[in-house]
This record gives sequence, structure tokens and C-alpha cells, in this order.
Amino acid sequence: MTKMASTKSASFALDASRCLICSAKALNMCGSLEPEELSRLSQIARCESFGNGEALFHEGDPAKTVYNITDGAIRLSTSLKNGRRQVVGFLFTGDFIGFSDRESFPWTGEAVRGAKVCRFSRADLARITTEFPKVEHRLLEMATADIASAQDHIVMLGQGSAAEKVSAFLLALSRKSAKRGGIENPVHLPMTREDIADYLGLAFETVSRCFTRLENEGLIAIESTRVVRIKDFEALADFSDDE
Amino acid sequence: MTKMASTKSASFALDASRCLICSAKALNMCGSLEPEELSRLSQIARCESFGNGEALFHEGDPAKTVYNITDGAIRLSTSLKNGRRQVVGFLFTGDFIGFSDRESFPWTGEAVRGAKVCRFSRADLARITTEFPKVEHRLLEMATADIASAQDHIVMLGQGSAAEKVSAFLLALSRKSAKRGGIENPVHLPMTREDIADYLGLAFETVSRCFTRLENEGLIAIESTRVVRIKDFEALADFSDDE
DNA sequence: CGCAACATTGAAGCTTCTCAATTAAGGTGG
DNA sequence: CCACCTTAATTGAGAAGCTTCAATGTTGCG
Repeated sequence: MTKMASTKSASFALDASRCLICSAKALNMCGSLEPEELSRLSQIARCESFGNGEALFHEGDPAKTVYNITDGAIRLSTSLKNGRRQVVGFLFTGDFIGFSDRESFPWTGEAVRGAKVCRFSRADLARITTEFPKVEHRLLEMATADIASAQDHIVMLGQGSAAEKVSAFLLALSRKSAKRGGIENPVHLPMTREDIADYLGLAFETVSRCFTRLENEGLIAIESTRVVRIKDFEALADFSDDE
Repeated sequence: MTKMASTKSASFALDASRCLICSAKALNMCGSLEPEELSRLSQIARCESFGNGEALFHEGDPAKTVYNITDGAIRLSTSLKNGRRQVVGFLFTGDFIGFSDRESFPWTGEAVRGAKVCRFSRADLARITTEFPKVEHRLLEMATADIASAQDHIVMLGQGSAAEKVSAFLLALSRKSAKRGGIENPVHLPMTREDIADYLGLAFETVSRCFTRLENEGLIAIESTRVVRIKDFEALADFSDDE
């Protein structure tokens, strides 16, 4: 793993436009935060950057901080005694890291090909949520979205063949990208085949074979290793929980 | 499915001792609710009972209500086009149903061998959370627990052999029972082998074979179809993510 | 340019699924 | 209370799919 000591706590300004807790745009859903609330959030936030594969925190570290991703992608994973790894989730711009009731992080968080985050001290955030109920309301909304995402993951893992899982994964990535304002169709895959395999509970060779097969069947086009164009959304969707 | 028209909206009193939102005991974790808050919650709650296999709501129904389980177990599941079913979760006394940002329920909720719930109108609850931030704080805690539970489920689904999944499932059931004040060891299984299979992404025959094998290896004793005694916690735990 | 990490492809083996038959359990009505 | 009928659970054998082991090809970074 490339370990670049690239943490930059130097940038003081909170990138509010990309930080979902603070973003006025995101908060339109539930009424916007007052300037005072935004200001208080800015005071406790610290922006950091992480390089390719660099860890934000490790499984078991005391969970004193939470994060809001402002750019890039983060991989949450746990490793099991047998040496295997389960990727619990991929998080993208706008997503929140830190919904856990435990003293220490239940997963390792690593940047997938570079990422920027806003870091909050859990204690600071707790003080602010007590003071400003709207912030807590926003957190509950984000936790609810997290639950939906985990349940989608459960359905992906539990049902169907390897090819169905990979199809569902591609469609989910596409959908999530569109939802955060990115492009829908040439799907960009920041993660490796092994990451995808550990997310879907498959061997990485199997994932690779599924990509090849989906391309041969004309459902996708592998434009490059990390860019996949969906050629037939409906067929892929049917495939992902039909055949 | 046995369809008993057993819904009893007749009982007006809120069983606060078993309703985690309202339970003073549960709220000790985060400071207790004021009598006024409890009273308001009681006003909007309605207690209902459901018989064996009876549905509280179906996938796609407008999600106008949320529930808090006061007795029994509920199975949340989605069915896929190919006819297969994924059980997204089993919920027990104290658990909350309704963390979803969608207009309609993303899953079907059914009683597993009889259950009692407190039903709340989502709109009523929203009014109360606006008025009483402590209630929202409590909801966030419950949502966080839900996320942890979903992630445990993800790890169970993604990793290991069928026997490892079944071992992990038994240990998780035991732990959850102990956590809500029930017995830890002879694990009671309210659900069928098929329910377990659909939860773990296996065929029900495979689940059955795993029970038999775990018994033959001396790790468990099947006291009856629905009661399993764990004879060797450590071996089962090692087994569940080692071998 | 060269090395190291990532990805693809092939073949053999093994786990799980599917299909099928049998046994056990649970609930209903006589 | 027992017999019956339906549902649930167990067990077996064969087929399918995934994983593992192994080799080769590709990409990207220093």
C-alpha cells in the first residue's frame, strides 16, 4: 500500500459546498441551517487529504472522530481471522463516516485512489447537535440513507449468481454517481477488481470473468480497466435479478 | 400463510416498558424523557397484535407508519423478480421498524410466529421529534444500532462457507437475545430453516445440513427444531470466521 | 524503461444448489 | 384425544457454479 504522508490540516476553510452536513443545498430537504449553525460547524471541521490506499483510521482505533467525504472515495472494510477481507461499503462525496455506537472503529477506512474529507471531533459534534437540533435531524437523514445503502448491499450479497451481483453493483454505482450530480453512464470504478470481489463476497477472478462475460454478451463495454459503459441498462437490470 | 385477522387496535395504553422509544429504562442511556414527552408519545401510539406469518405491511405500501416491536419477532424481506426472497433482517422486542427515506416500504414486514407492536403515524412522530429533540436523539441512536446490525449481516453474507454463516447466525441470535434481557444459551429460533436460508443467502437444504453437521461435530445440540443449545461457544466462534 | 501491482484467462476440484424422496412436526376437525 | 392433513425438516444423489492454483498479459508509476 502506498503510504503517502499527505494529511494536510492546513486548509482552515470548510468546503461547505461539498460537505453534506453543512451544505445549504443538501439541507433544503429539511430546512436550511442558520448562519450561526454553519459557522459553528466550520469552526470544528478540519479538512484533510489522503493518498492512494492511505488509511483514515484502522479497525479498533478509538472512534473519536467522524468524517464527511468532500472528494474521492473511501473503502470501509473489516478483516477476518482467516485473512479474508469484507468490504462493508464504498463511500463517495457527500457521504458520512462514523455511524457507530462503539468506542472504537468497527472497520478500517481507506482512501480509494485519493480522497478529501472534513474531519469532526465526535465530542465537538455532539455538543453542536445538542445545541442545534437541525444538525441532528440532518444526521438522522444521513443515517437513514446509510441503512438503505446497507440493505441494498445485503440484497446484492444474498441473491443470485456472480454475474447478477456484478450487474447490480455496476447499476448501483451508476445510480449513486448520478444522484450526487456525476455522470450516469460511463461508470467510473475507482476500486480494484479485488475491492469489488471483497464487496460482493466473490473471488477477484470471478469478478474479472463476469466483466468479460457481460461484455461478450453486449451488456457493457469495458472502455478501460476503470471505465465501463453500460450499453443496455434494461438488460443489465433484468439480468441483475432475473436470470 | 395463515391469515388471521387478529389486529387489535383496542388496547389504548402504550406498553411503555417494552417500547424503546418511550421506555425510560432505554432512555437512561441518553437522559430520560420528561413526563410530557412520554405522554405525547403515548397519545400517538397504537398497540397491535399480529398472528403467525401475518403481514404488518407489504413492500410498496405507502410508508405512512413506523413501528416499535413490543413482543415477538418480525421478518423484513424483499422479493426479487426471479421468485427468490431476501430476508433483510429479523427484528425483535425493542427494535424499530421504519428507517427509510422512501415514500413506500422497501420491504414486507411479517410477524414470525406472532408479534406485538406499537404503531406510530410517521407524521405524528415527525411533529413530536420537532418539538422534543431528545426523541430525535433517541431515534438516531436506534438508527446507528440498525446500521451496525446491517453491517454484521453483510459480513455474515459475504464471508465464509455455509457452516460459518450458520455458526455466525446462531451466535448473533444468542447475543441479541442476551442484550435484550433474554436467555443467552439455549437459542430459540422463531423462524423456519427457509427464513434462515433466505437471510444467509443459502438454500434451505444447506442450512439444514449445516445444523446436522454442527451437531455431529459437537458444537451444538438441537434440542428441538426451534431450540438449539450452543455446547462450545469458542469453537463455534472460531469456526464462524476461521476455518 | 523496468518493475510491481493489477487484471485476464485456463483447468481442476470442491462446495453448494437443485431435484427428489422420506420423515417429523403442528394444527384442525371429528 | 386421536387421526389426518398440511407444512416444515431432513437426507441423498447428481449437476452447476464458484474457488483455487497457475500462468500470462496489461497497466501505471518511479
